[in-house]
Amino acid sequence: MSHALRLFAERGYHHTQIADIIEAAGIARGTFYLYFDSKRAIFAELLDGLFATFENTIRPIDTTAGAPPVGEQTRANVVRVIDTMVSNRDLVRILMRAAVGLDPEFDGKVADFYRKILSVIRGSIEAGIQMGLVRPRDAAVAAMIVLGGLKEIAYHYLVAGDQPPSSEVVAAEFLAVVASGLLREGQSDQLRLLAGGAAS
Amino acid sequence: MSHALRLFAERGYHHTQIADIIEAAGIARGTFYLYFDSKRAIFAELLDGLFATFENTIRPIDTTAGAPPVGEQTRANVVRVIDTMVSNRDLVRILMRAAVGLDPEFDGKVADFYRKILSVIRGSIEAGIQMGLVRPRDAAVAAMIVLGGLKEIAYHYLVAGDQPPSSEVVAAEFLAVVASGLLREGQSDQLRLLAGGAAS
Amino acid sequence: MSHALRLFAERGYHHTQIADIIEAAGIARGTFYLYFDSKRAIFAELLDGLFATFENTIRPIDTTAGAPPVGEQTRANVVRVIDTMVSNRDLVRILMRAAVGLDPEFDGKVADFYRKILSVIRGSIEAGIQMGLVRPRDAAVAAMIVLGGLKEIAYHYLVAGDQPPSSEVVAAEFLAVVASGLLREGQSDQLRLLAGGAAS
Amino acid sequence: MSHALRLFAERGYHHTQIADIIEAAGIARGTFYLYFDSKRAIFAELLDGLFATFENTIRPIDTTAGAPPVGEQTRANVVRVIDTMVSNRDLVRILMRAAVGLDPEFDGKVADFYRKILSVIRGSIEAGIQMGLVRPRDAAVAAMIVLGGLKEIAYHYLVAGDQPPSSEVVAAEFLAVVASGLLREGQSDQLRLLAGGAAS
DNA sequence: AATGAATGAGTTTTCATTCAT
DNA sequence: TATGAATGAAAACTCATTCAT
Repeated sequence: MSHALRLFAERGYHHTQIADIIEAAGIARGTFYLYFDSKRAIFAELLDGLFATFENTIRPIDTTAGAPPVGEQTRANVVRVIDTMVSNRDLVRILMRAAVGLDPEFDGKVADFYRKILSVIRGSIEAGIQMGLVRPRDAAVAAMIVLGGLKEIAYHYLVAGDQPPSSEVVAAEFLAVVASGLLREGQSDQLRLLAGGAAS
Repeated sequence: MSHALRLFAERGYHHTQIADIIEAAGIARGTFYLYFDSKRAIFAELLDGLFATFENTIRPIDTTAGAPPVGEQTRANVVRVIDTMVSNRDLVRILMRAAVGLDPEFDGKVADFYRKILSVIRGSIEAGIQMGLVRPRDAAVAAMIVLGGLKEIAYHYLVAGDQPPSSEVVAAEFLAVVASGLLREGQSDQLRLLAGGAAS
Repeated sequence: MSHALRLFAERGYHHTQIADIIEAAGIARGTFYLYFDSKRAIFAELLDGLFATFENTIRPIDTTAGAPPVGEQTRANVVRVIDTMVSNRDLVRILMRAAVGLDPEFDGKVADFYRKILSVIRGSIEAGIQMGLVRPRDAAVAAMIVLGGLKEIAYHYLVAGDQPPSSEVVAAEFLAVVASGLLREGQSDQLRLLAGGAAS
Repeated sequence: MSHALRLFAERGYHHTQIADIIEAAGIARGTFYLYFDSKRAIFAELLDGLFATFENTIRPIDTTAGAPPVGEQTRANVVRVIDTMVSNRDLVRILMRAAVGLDPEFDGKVADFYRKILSVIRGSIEAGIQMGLVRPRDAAVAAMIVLGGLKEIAYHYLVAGDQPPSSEVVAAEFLAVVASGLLREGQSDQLRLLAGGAAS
């Protein structure tokens, strides 16, 4: 029910009442329970839909011969994800706000979802390492930075309501930072310090 | 009340009842309301404490002459933040789970907190750019990636319960990725593709 | 509807839902209401059927000349009643459990049914008294003991699920106790005490 | 709660709402749930009280030397039971109407209660048989007739609302029928027929 | 300062019944 | 004659908050 999606996104799980949903949908109480077992059930169903939407958006990097260049595929992924989020703000709001901290079951579902996405990103990074494109780093941590960076950007521009620059600019900046890092080339002194001055 | 902190962290806001808190604290209902106006109030108080703890942990990079090297300061910041989070899991859980999606007021408080932190990070990056240490990038987006990456790492290792490697390793990996990026040097072809194949 | 009978007997009135009945009968909701006005209505109809079944089972003692001996008629009545109950457990369960305590109207119907039966029994006893076969006792109370005894036996063996001896044994024991009482002959001392020690 | 007892007795379990109980008791909803877990719970508590009341009313026949005569003890039991019932009509109504056919758990509790009472009566009858006071009959069936007769009398005079004669008269009639039976002495022909004409 | 019994507004869920097709 | 999607009144239960002691 799209009305439920909108309401949950706007008000959160607990502040959305069945009464609100059925009023928005223009149906009767009984009708609601004809299609959904409970408030939890409709939210779970909604959530599963959102998970599926995102999982379809992210495609593992294809490294077989003849596939498009890896950089191209990566960029396409990022653009697709950002497009999906931009055109489905409610979806992002539910995933990042309404579905968080509800109870162990929902938290588990959300955690599983992020784990799945992380494993795709990690897989791509590991492939990149093997191909010699990516520096040999801990792929799990790197994947978390990629995912977390994207989530934080989405949160501020789509949920917290900060003024959003264009999607392309954001995507380009994001990729640039992730690809080349923040440090300017030739700053090996600072690098050493970052890596733990005492140790070196 | 430390009992409240623990309970909110364990069960979330809505699943923690006043009854649980007073039972854990061994006080009477009335006594609770003697010290706190409401459930919201104690949670807000708790939250403000958490914000303060973290804000003390992050120190703006000091660029005046005679200050420790910038890389050193940055590393110290990251290590301090990670240490604080590791030794206060409940605090992280509340911030990342219990305090999310409660209602506009709490969401606003949390958003303000992150904005504050973001502005510190952004300020440091901008300083780095001016000093010629950091590549000239959109500092706001870069700051989000830094913050988001850290949050995601905290979420998986401290909230979702994935098995955490040692803090030092995580800190080192985090800094390395953020500093130098993922892409190996000399991969300018891929870089161009990442920046938007069509455009080039 | 035989399915309704079974369900009401198994689960009671309130725990049997229209949904259960139509599912068991393999018909649609609307079809049910085509044949029965309401849940009450089908239950009332069922109940009337049960009353009729039992009323046909009990035949007033025929005292006209040429009729079978009174003892024979009485025994036949008891055997018929027990046989009917044994071969229609659902019917007994509804009468003794599902139809009890529903509301004033149903309670009234059930009470009327038992009053009718009582009046037949009482009539037989009064006839027996007039014929000199039966001791001159309060026929109303005596009839209640006969009916109540039979009901209690039915309750334990057919409703509560206690292990039942054979029908014949039960019938014989029942008739023996009702006919000759519990006290052995010649125990006039105890009889006097039973009748009220103070008075003698 | 005496108000609950009255209401359950008057209207039955399902027609008594929590709203009725709290209104009658002059308390708030929350107060009710402070003392009782649920509607079931208060009814179960009430029921257990009623069971205890009756169990205290019936005393097993004492057959040790020096005890009052058995007939006297029996009569005292019957009088006590009838007195209890007469002075607590609500109690009888709940036991015989409101608590019947609610669900398997309550039905089981009621059945257990009656089984307990039956076993006391059966024990007394068996003792009487051994002492030579009572005819050697199936004590279980005899006990059911005693209990059932009493229940039916109670039902008609206290629940169904038929005009009640005095307690003493009812008690005397009841004991007389149970003690000496209905058949007049010397009606051995009829007795034979009752026992099964075909067989003899 | 501390207590805890009492409160009642607020919400979910159930299920007999209807009626357009 | 049959269907089954839609209805909405009704009722149990929760829990943050109050206030007299």
